[in-house]
Amino acid sequence: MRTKTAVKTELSRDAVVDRALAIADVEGLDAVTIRRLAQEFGVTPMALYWHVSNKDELLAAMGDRLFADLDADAVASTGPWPQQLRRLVAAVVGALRAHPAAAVLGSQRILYSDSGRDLAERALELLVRAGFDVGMACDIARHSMQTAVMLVTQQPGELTTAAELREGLMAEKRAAIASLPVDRFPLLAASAVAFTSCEDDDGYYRFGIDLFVAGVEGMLPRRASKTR
Amino acid sequence: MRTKTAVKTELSRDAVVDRALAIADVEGLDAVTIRRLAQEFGVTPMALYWHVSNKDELLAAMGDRLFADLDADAVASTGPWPQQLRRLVAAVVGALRAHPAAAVLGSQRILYSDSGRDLAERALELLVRAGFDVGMACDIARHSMQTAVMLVTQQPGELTTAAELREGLMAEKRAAIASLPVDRFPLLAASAVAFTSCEDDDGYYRFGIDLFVAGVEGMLPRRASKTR
DNA sequence: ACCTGAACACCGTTCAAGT
DNA sequence: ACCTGAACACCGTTCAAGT
Repeated sequence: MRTKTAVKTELSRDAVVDRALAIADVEGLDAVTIRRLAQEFGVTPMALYWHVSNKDELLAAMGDRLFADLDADAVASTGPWPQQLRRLVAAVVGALRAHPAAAVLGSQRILYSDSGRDLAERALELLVRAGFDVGMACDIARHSMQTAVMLVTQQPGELTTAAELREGLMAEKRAAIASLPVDRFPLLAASAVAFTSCEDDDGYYRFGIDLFVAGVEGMLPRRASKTR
Repeated sequence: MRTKTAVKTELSRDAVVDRALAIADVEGLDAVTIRRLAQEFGVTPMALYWHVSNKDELLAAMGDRLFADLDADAVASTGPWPQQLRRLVAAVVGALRAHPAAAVLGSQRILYSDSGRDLAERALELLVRAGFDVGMACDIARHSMQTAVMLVTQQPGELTTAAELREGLMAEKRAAIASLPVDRFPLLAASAVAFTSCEDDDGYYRFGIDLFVAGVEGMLPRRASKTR
C-alpha cells in the first residue's frame, strides 16, 4: 500500500480541492498544505501551482465547493415564510456540516457560487414577500448566512481540531470548570459542562435555527418604523 | 529610530500579548509570529518561550485579554430583562471590537477569564429570572456569546485582512456583483453591495443584537413545551 | 500543456549552553 | 531567572528549465 486509495487519482483542480477537504475533515484546516497535498498526489509541490494559482485561491475554492453540494431548488418553497426561511438556513447548515473544519471558508464565498446566489435570492424574495423592505431583507439574509456559518464553526466540542487533541482540550476544560467557585458562580458551575460541550448535535442546530427564525419574526411588526 | 516606541519595553508575558494584539490590529492575525515578536522586542525568538510556553498558549492569552478589558459589573442590571441581555451582548461586542482581528480567539476563552465568567453568570441569572429553565438559559447564554463573536468576526468589509489588501478584495467583489445576471437574481443584484459591505458599523451591530434579543424573547412563550 | 529542480525567505520548536 | 546559538523539520512561492 502506497496511499490509501488503490487507484491513484490524477492531478486536477477538482481532485486537489477534494483531497484538501478530506484532509481538513480528518486533521483540521491547518493540516491542509501545498506540500502535503503534493506528497499525497505523489508529485512535486510546484506541480500544484499549475492547477491553483496560490494557497488563498485553494482555500477559496474549498469554500466554493461547500455550496456546490447544496441545491437551493431542492428546498421546497411552500408553507408559511418562517418555515421556508428555516428550511433555507437548515440547507446551508447541512452543507457546511459535511466539512465542519472548512466551514469558516464558506462565510465569504456565498455570492461566488451559483447555488449560493440562488439561495440568497430565494431568501430575499421570501423576506420581501413577508413584508420586509429590501434593505432589511438584505440585512436579514446576510445574517442568516452568518448564523449558519456560526452554528457550524462554533459548535461546542472542538470540531475543527484533530481527533487526538480533542481529548486533552476537553480535559483542560473540565479542570477549569472544576475550579469554578460554586458560591460565586452558582448557575454557571451547574451548567458549565453543557456550556462547552454538546451531547445532542441535532438538538443544538434545531435550537439555533429556531432562535434565529424567532428573531426574524420578532422584527417584522416593527417594519413601520423604517419607511413610514 | 530603531523601533516605533522610543522607550524599549522589556520582555514580559503581558508585554508580549500587548504587542501581539497590536500587530494583529494592523496587519491581521497571520502577521503575529513568534519570530516577528522577538524581532520587535530586539531579542532572540527563543527568548519568548520563557514567557509563553508555545504559540497556541500565546493565542489563548490574546483571547483572554479581550475579556480582561471588559467589566461585567459595569453593565447596569436594571430595567426589563431583554434590555439587560442586550446590554450584556453589547458589552461583549464592544470588547471584541477593540481588536477585531483577534476576536476569533475569544470564542473559546470566555469561561477562562474572570470577567467572562461574571458575564456568563449574569446572563444565566437574568434568563432564569425571565422564566427560562436552566438548560435553556445555558443554551441561550452560549448563543449570546457566539453571536457577539460572529457579529465582530463576520462583519462585512474585510476587517481581518491588512489595509493594503482590502482595496483589491473589494474590487474583486464588485466585479463579481457586476457579473450577476439581473434577470436571474433581481433582488440580489439590487442589494449585493449592501450584502458584502457595511457603510454604517454601529447600525450593523445594533441590528444584529436586536435580532438576537428578539429571538430570545420569541422563545420564551414556548417554555411550557419543555418541562410540563 | 503540464511538471521538475534548485533556491529563497520564511515558520514553530527543541536542546544544550551561557550569564 | 532569563536569554542565546545552533539545529531541525517544516512552510509558501518564484523562476528557469525540462518533456
